[in-house]
Amino acid sequence: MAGDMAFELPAKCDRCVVRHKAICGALSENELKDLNRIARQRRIPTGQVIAADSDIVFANILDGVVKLTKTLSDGRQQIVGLQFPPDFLGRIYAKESPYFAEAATDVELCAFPKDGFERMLRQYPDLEHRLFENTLDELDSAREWMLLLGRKTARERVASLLLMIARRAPDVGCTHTPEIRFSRFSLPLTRADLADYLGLTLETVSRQITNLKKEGVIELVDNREIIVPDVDILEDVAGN
Amino acid sequence: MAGDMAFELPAKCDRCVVRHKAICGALSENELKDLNRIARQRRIPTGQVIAADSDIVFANILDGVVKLTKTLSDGRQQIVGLQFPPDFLGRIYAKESPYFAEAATDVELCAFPKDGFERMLRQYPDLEHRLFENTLDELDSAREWMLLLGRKTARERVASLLLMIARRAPDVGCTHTPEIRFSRFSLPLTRADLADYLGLTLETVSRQITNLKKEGVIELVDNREIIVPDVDILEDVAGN
DNA sequence: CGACACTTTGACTGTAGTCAATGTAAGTGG
DNA sequence: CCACTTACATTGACTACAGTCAAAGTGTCG
Repeated sequence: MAGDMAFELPAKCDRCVVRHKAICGALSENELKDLNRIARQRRIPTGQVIAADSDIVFANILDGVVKLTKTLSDGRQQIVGLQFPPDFLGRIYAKESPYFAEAATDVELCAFPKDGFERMLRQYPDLEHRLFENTLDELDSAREWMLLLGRKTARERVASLLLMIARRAPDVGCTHTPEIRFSRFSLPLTRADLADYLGLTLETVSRQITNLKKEGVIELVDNREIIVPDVDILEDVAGN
Repeated sequence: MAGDMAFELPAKCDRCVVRHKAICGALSENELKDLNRIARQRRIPTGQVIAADSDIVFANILDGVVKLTKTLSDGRQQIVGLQFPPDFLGRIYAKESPYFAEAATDVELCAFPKDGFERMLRQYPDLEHRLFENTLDELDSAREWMLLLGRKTARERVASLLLMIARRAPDVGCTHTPEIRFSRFSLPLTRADLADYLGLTLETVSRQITNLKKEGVIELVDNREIIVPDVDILEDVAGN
């Protein structure tokens, strides 16, 4: 369904930007060659659905941001995961994905067919182990977010999200030196997406961003580009 | 720290109630004997902390319910996971647990020391694989709960939780035949715990339970014992 | 320029939170 | 046996935070 709009190219591991950080890092030269044989590079434009319930896609994210969403029957939506390079995308060992994956920005993937990939998983225990560790980290993040959704105020939520993106998004265009407590980055999400991730409405998100700006906690270059003069202060606002 | 208050007995796999459903089901006779050598049965009374940040505990839950909680510095608390038999407890491959595990009821565990257990994981890939599948399911549940915390009303949250317990708690004293749409079970949680799991206050939980009772969606035998005359109706109320 | 997508701002509303009192049941000790 | 305590739950009155509905603002693209 998504195939006709997406470019497909054979994967080139030797030039891959996430070669050592992605799950591929668990493989030897020969094993990698094996994986490479079934890999295809794909470009997905902003807003396009990557994995509907029917066709599961497994892929490394090379560039861009992917949102995982769940929706109630009346349309209320919640983003349940945000994925950045070099994250692995896809619900393995399941008949159908329990959520939608959608490109939040233009996305570049290194995609694998379901069958071939799951076969390789059983063949190379190190690969499965790496993916297991990934999954454990994702579970920790999800539970961290449950605390935010269940207990934090709108103000704290917005601050927490900005902080999270400042930390995770360096690979998608963020400047952040851990010593100097300053950060500048570009939000990969619209206000509506921020709201869907934070369990708020877009109006509330907008108001909170305006407040943080007025107080000098953040500066806005434009709607997407954000400067955090002092990350410590943002951390205070975020709660924890 | 918890040791002095908890009974410890050698594990008896042949009499184990969760022998085939727990992760042990992935092991052969001989492998199981290996695991058995390092296993100790432990009883934990209601309210006692099982794993603080320092001492990680790995265990199968044999009986009772364990809650995983996260807390903000000012005391706001969120339950980020509820575990029933035969769930596996513990954050493997981590220096310290990112959350507290606490006995929501009296709990019986089959516990393993960290080092010995992680060694066995590397030795028996099937064991790790089983645990991996567990973790994937937990991640799905966590994300399901994110949708609840971010988007559902108080009424829908309470209904969803009752439904979840009706489904998951058969091993801790629930009667539920899938054909007949009737269910009776005992809540393993206080109102305060329900609130901490649902991201609400205990007053709001109490009011919603009262409303559901008044409408005949549920009946209360006592504060803990609940009858659902028609699970379909409860499902409607839960949203989705 | 006008159209469109996204964002901000304003006025008002409503759901769930807060604070406080009351209710209920089990357990203790005189 | 009954007062008393303790823990947990319910109910009520009031409040506040975020949601809703509506309008106006901003920037980009054709």
